Amino acid sequence: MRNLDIAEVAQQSGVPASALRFYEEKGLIASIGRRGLRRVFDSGVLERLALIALGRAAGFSLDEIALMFAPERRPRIDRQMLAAKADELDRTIRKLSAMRDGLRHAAACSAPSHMECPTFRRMLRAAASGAVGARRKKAPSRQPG
Amino acid sequence: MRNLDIAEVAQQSGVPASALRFYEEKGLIASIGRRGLRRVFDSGVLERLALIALGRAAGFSLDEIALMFAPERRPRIDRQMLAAKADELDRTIRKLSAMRDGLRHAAACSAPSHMECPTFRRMLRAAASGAVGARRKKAPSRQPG
DNA sequence: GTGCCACTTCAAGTCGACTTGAGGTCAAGA
DNA sequence: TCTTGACCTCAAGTCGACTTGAAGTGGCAC
Repeated sequence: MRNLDIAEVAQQSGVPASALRFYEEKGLIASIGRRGLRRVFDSGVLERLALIALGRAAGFSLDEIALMFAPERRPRIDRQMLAAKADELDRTIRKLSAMRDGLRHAAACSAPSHMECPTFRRMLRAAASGAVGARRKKAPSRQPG
Repeated sequence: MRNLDIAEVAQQSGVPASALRFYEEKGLIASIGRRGLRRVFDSGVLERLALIALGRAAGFSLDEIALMFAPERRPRIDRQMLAAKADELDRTIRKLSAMRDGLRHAAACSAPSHMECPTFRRMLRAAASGAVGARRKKAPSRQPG
């Protein structure tokens, strides 16, 4: 494992230095020391950042991700939480699949407005059953680079 | 189609009146008039709200959803946009599926910390390939009701 | 030894999607 | 007629995840 300063981590991960500092403050990553003022990281931080990005893409908050990194406390609750999250993801995936199919159809069909296409609306209606009051978590919205 | 006042719409859709006003302001829904001060909606608004909720769950912003409701302008770009969105959803779905599988495994496996389970990490690594600098849109986070 | 400047800290700002609060209005019941 | 209270408007606040700006610091090239 090489040591990397914050600029190298930022460059190799695509995560801005400001975000790296923020993650450190939140306890999601840890620097292994300083070189003068500058944070120095173990290169293992890159994998951790990839995992964080993935978790965020899956809709977890930073606090939830921090919990997953935490070394085995609350054993039962933790596992239940994980299973519950998996179930939630399953429901999300089903909705997203329906939405994707609806979009594909809308892109190909010729109704004057997409919402006027009966096929599109039927698909959405199916997907939306019970979804009106739905709650979901956020995923990041960042430009690459 | 019955007419509903804002309180009835809120109650039947699960969307708070404040959010309904906000959506109207944004042009996502429209009231068909007033009864005194009170907004009156056509009951068709309920389907529209379901569609909006679904779009949000799929990661679209309110502005993007408004575009989808818009009556057929920019014909080609619009359809390209839809197809692009569908592709983006596909990528998202793949990531989410990997994440879900990873979580299911982690919930069942006995590594001291989930991030130390090799299976979990392999799954995540596969899913994360090229995902570090990824960008995604937000979905709502609301309690039902 | 002295400048440079990428880094540092800390506070404040931003963005989307709403919510909340203050102060106002009006249809309906007593 | 008067009161009630759910609705109204408009401005400001909230939340998560960062970003931005101002002011400071210190390793390294010269």
